[in-house]
Amino acid sequence: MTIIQLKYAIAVAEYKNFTIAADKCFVTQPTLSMQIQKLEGELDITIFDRGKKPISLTEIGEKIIKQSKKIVSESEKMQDVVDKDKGIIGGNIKLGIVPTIMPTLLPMFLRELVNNFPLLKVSFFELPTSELINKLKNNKLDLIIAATPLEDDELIEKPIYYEPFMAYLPKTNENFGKKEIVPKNLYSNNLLLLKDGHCFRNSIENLCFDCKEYKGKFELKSGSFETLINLVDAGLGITFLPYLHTLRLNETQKKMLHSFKNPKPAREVSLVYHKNEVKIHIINEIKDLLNKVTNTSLQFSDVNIISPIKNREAVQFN
Amino acid sequence: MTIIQLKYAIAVAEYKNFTIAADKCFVTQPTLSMQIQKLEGELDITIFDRGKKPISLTEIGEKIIKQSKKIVSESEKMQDVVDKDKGIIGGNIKLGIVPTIMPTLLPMFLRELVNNFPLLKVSFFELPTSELINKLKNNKLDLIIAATPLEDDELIEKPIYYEPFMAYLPKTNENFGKKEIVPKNLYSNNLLLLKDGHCFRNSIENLCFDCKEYKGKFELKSGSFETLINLVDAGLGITFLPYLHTLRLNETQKKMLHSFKNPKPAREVSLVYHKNEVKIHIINEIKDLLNKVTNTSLQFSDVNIISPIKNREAVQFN
DNA sequence: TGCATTTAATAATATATTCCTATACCTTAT
DNA sequence: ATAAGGTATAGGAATATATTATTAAATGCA
Repeated sequence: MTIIQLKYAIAVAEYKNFTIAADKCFVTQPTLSMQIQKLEGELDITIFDRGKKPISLTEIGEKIIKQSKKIVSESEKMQDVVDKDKGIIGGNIKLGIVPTIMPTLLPMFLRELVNNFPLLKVSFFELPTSELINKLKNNKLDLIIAATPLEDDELIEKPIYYEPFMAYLPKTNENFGKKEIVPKNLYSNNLLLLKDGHCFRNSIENLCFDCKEYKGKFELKSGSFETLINLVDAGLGITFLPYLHTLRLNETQKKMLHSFKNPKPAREVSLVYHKNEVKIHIINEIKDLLNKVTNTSLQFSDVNIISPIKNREAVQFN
Repeated sequence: MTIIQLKYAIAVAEYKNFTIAADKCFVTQPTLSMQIQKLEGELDITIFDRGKKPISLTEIGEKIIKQSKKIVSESEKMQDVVDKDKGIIGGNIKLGIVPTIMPTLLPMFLRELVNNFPLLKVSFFELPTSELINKLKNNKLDLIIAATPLEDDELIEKPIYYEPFMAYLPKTNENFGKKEIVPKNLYSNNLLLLKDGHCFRNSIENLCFDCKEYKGKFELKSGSFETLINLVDAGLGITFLPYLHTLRLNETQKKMLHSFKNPKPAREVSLVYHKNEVKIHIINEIKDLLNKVTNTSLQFSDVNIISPIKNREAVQFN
């Protein structure tokens, strides 16, 4: 049994196809066939059902692949051990960020990231939470930034800040100009949300979870806050914005912002990585940098954390 | 980087000698030299200081070996995954037992072990706790049975029974015939103990930890309870015996046994294995078998667990 | 059913790696 | 200095791995 054989098997398990897997491993298909046969022979089991197409994993095959992933991820950590010892923060890091966090957070730390770690190459991926989690588990991403908690025991979450929700109301709204708004005040309004799939939409739905009045009044409209703001400006309803997105509104628009009464509804934004802890020393460096950046601008306590997962209750946090 | 290279490096780290390590790996010394050089080259570090003799690990080398052990133990678990799936309880298991537990416990479960798992080959090693722990950590043993707690966070302990201490007193003793003895009653006596290194001696010392009166009265004498009993019979002092050792005394000797008042001082006897959980499914089978065997004969509660480690306090257990 | 297409297994061959034997080189101790 | 103990290096044999070319099996559509 060799580490390479295990990598081959993992690739075949992922693509359910020897030819494609071989390509991804930069070898030819017969190489994979042979090595996987050797592995199966040595363990005296069959990992793949080749009888029908596409190929499927046998019951024991599932377990073998699971253990293979453990071995491979431990073996990949060897380089981390070396890099950490050398003090090198380098190599490639694939960082996924959800669309509602990317545009506001990235400008806050990108320059500092590049300056602090000149040897580090970071690739950014803007994707919805579900896809981020998937890629993180399949080792296609090293690290993600998303609204939490995600309730996934394969993943580790390190909160970096709490971002309150703000209500964006047109002048015609009955609550316009009020301070200390609570969500209930807004029940009778037409709530404009991002389209399905966005975690921020889930959060808002959870915030209004108990209010029957809202049911049926949601209008799914847009993939961007930009559009929602324009719709509100046109008097077609109200919307909620995450705090950071409100900082670049113009003066007129800022007058339409209304903050909630404490405990303010908020989302928890975290750095999330796989519990296999591959590249953990780099992840920790990025975490420290993010904490430094956000601590100076995002000091909120007494918030009500709204889950980004469908149909979850809020959790108080001080 | 291959698993074999890592095994070679682990062997050299263990024996601090390429030639010996090569022997243990069933290859020649140049093979080890070459493969370890390749490993060092690939990681671009040096693992071993070859400048002076005996060879020593570099600082980074220590970390590399630690990670190597993780990778190798994960890779060894692959066979466990297969065996477990096949329902095979087979192969070789190296089981270490401390001298004061071996003679009484082994007869209680050996027959059942052999009958239940005909494919399993068990090798038994009778050694003091410190050596057992060492061998367990170096993968020379799969499993040990010892008095616990051991307070070692690399190890997992699964208690299998609690064995009370009995006082063995000569007829001439002032407490002879009394029921409900407490340790303090025996302070003025000459206490006969197993020689240093036995965990049972440590336990007894911990039991009498707070009694200054005992200080200086310990006489280290023997490697076996047999001798201690004979010395007591000859009127040279008193001794303590673990409950199971009292079962085979003759009728005359049994009259000299005195049990302690509740909570009885007792030792906790556990199955202990490495937290890497190699061969865990076999370990679990043995654990179940041991629990079955001991549950019918060792039902004690309200005991005071005396630590087998020097200078530790007792812990109440109900 | 039959034929084209896709995809895995096999065979033959080339390449690369690993390991061994023999030997040179280095360190330590006397 | 020199012998003893132990590691590194060189060259060649044995293994293992990968490639190309080909065969065999399964799928899907006419």
